Amino acid sequence: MDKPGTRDNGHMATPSISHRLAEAAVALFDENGYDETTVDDIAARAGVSRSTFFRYYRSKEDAIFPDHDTLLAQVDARLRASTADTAIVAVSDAVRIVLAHYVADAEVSLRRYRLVGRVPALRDRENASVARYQRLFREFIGKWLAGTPDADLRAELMAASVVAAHNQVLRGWLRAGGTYDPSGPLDQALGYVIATFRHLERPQDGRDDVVVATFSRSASPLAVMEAIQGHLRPRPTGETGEKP
Amino acid sequence: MDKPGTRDNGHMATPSISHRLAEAAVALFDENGYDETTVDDIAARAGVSRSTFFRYYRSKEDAIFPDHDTLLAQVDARLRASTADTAIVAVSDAVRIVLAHYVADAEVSLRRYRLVGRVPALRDRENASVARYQRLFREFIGKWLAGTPDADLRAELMAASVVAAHNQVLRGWLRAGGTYDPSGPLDQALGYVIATFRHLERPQDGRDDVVVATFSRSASPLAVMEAIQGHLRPRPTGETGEKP
DNA sequence: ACGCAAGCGAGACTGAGTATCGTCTCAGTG
DNA sequence: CACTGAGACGATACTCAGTCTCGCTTGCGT
Repeated sequence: MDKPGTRDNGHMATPSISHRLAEAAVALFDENGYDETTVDDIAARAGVSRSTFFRYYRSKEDAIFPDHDTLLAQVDARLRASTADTAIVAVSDAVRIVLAHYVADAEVSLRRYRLVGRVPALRDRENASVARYQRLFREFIGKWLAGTPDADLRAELMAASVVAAHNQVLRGWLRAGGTYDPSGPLDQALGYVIATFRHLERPQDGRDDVVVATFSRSASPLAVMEAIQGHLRPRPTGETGEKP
Repeated sequence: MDKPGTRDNGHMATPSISHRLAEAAVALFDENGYDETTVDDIAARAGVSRSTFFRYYRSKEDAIFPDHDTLLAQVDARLRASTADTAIVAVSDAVRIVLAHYVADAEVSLRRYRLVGRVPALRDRENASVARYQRLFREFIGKWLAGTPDADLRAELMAASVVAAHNQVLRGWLRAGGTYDPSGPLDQALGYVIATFRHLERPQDGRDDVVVATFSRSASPLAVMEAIQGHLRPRPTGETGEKP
């Protein structure tokens, strides 16, 4: 079931075959273009046979989107490992997992980004992946909201928004060449999404306000808490109007 | 540039070749499955040669998603034919155009829905189409919001939400066997979306302020959530109720 | 030393998609 | 009527992705 190359021995002196194949694929795609590169070419440059290529990757496109199933499984696991109380946290964490994965391999992510931008077939492939993530989120949120009014519609909207927020942050980061840490913007974007839907949750409650918080990673927890408390109105009378 | 079969002579006594091909394709897909049906089979049943099939459809999948480019062009046209004042109307109209197109051909839509549900390759294809619609909406909304704060992020979120709303309504209608008029539910769903984002449009006019904060990853999610919940409504009745 | 299983190469095969060429039909023209 | 040129179709060959089978080697345990 599991392809042998899925597990990577990145520390070996002799790079693993899957590594060599991926390297060869990306290099050839860069040099000659995607359509112009055949699987034979990739295998030849990696020094293996065509058969071996298909032992490690299900398809030619798979050579560019390896660890995708792994990532999807991680997201799924993170979502499952949560109760109703922590649903929002689970979703946020899951999204962070995905973004962190891109950031961890900025080099590869950037090359892939440029490549995907030029090849429609790969764009479609990526969209298909995004849809799978969205489906995961939709099902999770759907279960979470089960029983509430408009559960299906809201689950769909929230899932789409969460994924869209991630994509927006990711694209921005990629366009900038992966030169900064996108976790701040991601938290901000997720806060935006959460705030958006929280307005719908209790639209009539009136004056009870909502605090959605996002912190920079460098901030110490204590400073964070102080900041929050500073922005909260200790007296309902006082209009502190924050708007960070 | 334009494939001959794109324009349909649906009124002819002898059905057009593109019609015969599409009929043959769907019939064979239903009978023998998608992967098991070759283009030769389709062409043979339609009484034409394999060459002719590819003259009318770019690929095997195209035989199931014909008028897709047309629909995309209609959406694009509707969006372009609008000023900033009527942006919301334009978006709503564009979505309605898409849904109406499915409803107009309920028979075909239902068969395709069942087929797509069983064939992953077709699902991916459909997701790719959805992404193209979403891109259209995103670009339109992006221009519309240009200059406002967080324009890109909001455009992305709105586009995703609009498309998600459409898909949710469409899927519900398809699952029900296309037995009712979905324009009501669609309007409702779109209203939901519009209401959602309207809350964000003017965050400052109401006195209910929003504070966005970010958390360090090192902080345990549970602790963070508890902290936030502890800081929320220090005054009111108690009522911690999550689970909206 | 003897299996024995896993990893790999070789090669055949199916089928999608492309390109080229030949044929036929039909419209317009003299 | 004969000629001509364009468009639609069929036939064929070709490339390449993806699948499958078989046979070889290597290494590991007994």
